[in-house]
Amino acid sequence: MTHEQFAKYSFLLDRTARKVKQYAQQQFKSGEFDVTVDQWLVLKNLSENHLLSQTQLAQLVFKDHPTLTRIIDLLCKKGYMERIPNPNDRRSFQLHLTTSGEEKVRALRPQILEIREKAWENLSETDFEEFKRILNTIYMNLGGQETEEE
Amino acid sequence: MTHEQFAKYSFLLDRTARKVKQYAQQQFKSGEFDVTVDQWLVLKNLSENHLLSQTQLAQLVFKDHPTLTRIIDLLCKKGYMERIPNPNDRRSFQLHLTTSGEEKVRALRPQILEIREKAWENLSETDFEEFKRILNTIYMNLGGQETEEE
DNA sequence: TACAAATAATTAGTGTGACAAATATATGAA
DNA sequence: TTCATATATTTGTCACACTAATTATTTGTA
Repeated sequence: MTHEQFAKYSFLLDRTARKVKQYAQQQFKSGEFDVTVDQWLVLKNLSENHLLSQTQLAQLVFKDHPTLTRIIDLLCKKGYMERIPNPNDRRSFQLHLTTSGEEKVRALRPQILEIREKAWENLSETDFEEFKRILNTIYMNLGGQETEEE
Repeated sequence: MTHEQFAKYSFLLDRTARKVKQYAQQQFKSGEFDVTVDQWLVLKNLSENHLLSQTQLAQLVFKDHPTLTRIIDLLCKKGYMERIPNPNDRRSFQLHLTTSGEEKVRALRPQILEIREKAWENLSETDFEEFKRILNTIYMNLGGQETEEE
């Protein structure tokens, strides 16, 4: 195999990642979910982990701080979450979902799982494991931090 | 496997695609390549296909028209390419590299191939084929168009 | 020929991603 | 205690992605 062909992984990876996001976002829109794909990722993680700081949340969702600050701004504006001052550290906040945010997560979770499955038609569970292994290897080759399996 | 775990492919895919782009961009920057990763993709495709219209180029690189318009604006400003009016259709342009653009492609190509290889450490050629197959299957499951193999 | 529909490219608006710098607060060592 | 250093978050800037709307031109058809 030539190096030229080999280097195409980056193109295919980028193209597929964009397609996955684009497909999900279109479904989110036609379903009037009122959140973007990235906003959903934040809501979902908040529903599973309470009173996180922004730094902790940033590590969970692998977004940098400025990006997360802006996503949180939007979610607060929509009323799905709040920043509560941390009584032990005045630099930081404790993040939590509002009732409206909890309801949103409950309502969307099953619909989003269904949207996500579409990508996996014609692929097996073995493919899934292989895919995860390769993605994680690439991620770590480029300096990513190991993440524990669940 | 639960659906929950299953749906994580979208997260891993997005995370890895971003890491790959970020790693490359950092190398581009420290090497003073004077182009972004996406600008390189456009230059590279132009060097391999002459006198494309923007619509044709957009299909090749899988970018939408507004994004491509702006990337081309930047590359023209840098003097690497030009828009030539199409004599047969006054709506469109024929895109081509300048001499400076041709030189840029020649100079960067080998360096970029080297950067791209870093991601593939600890992975085999079989892994590469599997990876390509899975990415393309996902891409097509979500409505992507078949692309011919080279 | 005339005109509706299609096409090529651009513009505008919003969201996200990366990086650098700024602000505010906390911590640790002299 | 004090001051340098570290940490949490925000702000600013540029680039890219997606949608919708706009402009200019071409094409198909009556």
